[in-house]
Amino acid sequence: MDIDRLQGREDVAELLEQLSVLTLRHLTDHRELSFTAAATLARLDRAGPARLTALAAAEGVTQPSMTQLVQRLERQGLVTRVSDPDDGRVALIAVTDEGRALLAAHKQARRDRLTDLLATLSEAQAASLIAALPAVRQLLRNAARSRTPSGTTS
Amino acid sequence: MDIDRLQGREDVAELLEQLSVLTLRHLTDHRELSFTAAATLARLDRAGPARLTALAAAEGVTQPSMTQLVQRLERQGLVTRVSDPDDGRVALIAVTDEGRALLAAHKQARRDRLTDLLATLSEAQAASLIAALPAVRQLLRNAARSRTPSGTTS
DNA sequence: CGCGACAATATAAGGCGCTTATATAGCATG
DNA sequence: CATGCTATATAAGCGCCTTATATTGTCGCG
Repeated sequence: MDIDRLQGREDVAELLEQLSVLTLRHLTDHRELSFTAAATLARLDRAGPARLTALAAAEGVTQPSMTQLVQRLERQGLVTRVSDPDDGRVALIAVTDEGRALLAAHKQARRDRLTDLLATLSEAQAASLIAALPAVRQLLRNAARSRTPSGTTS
Repeated sequence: MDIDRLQGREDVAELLEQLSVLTLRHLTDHRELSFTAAATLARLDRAGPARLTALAAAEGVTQPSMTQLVQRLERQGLVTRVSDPDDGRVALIAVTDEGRALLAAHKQARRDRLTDLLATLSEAQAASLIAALPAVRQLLRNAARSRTPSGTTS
């Protein structure tokens, strides 16, 4: 324990990448939903409809990329575009029921595989992971805040 | 704290994906090195030269994908191909000094950004993250083992 | 020694996902 | 109502992945 704590901060970045690779490559199904597609749908699901440029900024891609992605998602029936009556330029994107269903299935599949993996850990190790979750949540909040100087409320 | 522990396992998968998105999208520079490229270089760096098909299997991509990737990496001078004198068919891939340097720079950049993020956490939260590292390490080992029924040692 | 079977890698064709640069359409203001 | 700003779309191009197929080297066998 002490050894790990001493060199801990040094290794966090390295482990974080390997963990990300594991999650995205081996824990997630990419045949139906790409990286950005899944993240975008998840965002629409938890934060509600958003305009295209806001989505692009939130996901860290350019506006043309998001335009293309939305076009593909629309073709698949996972999102719909709603014209804003107040402003004819904006395209409000909303997730459809079909999109929500696919997202849920996706999430469930990942959770299942992760459950199998977590079962290989000892009780103490699993507990240490769970104990770290609040810190991870805080980390994600801080990261999101540091990227949005001014709030982009819908 | 208790609330988080109670619903902990339910949220692990969700947090893991958001963490991956954060790491790969906002903590990592993709201009010089792609996802698979970075993972492949890192593997070559820590495990030594490997044959193309073994690399493809380890990174979870098809053999043609790895062929293309190696060709691009070779063009950039990051890896070299060594013909195996014993078996003329195999192409052994090795990371070059230039590749190692780029990998180190990459790792350092990610570590720097992560350090900034970790600084926003309280001591207790950071400690809980560091305390979870051994479990993460074990998780990665178990995941790797579960994907390789028979050891593919070089 | 030459011939088929197999193993390792390469090539071809196609689609997604990303980029920069540029075009279009609606809004707002003088 | 012309100008400029904002929101989105289009164009062109490359990286990265896929499946299907071709090439090349090795090996065993008669």
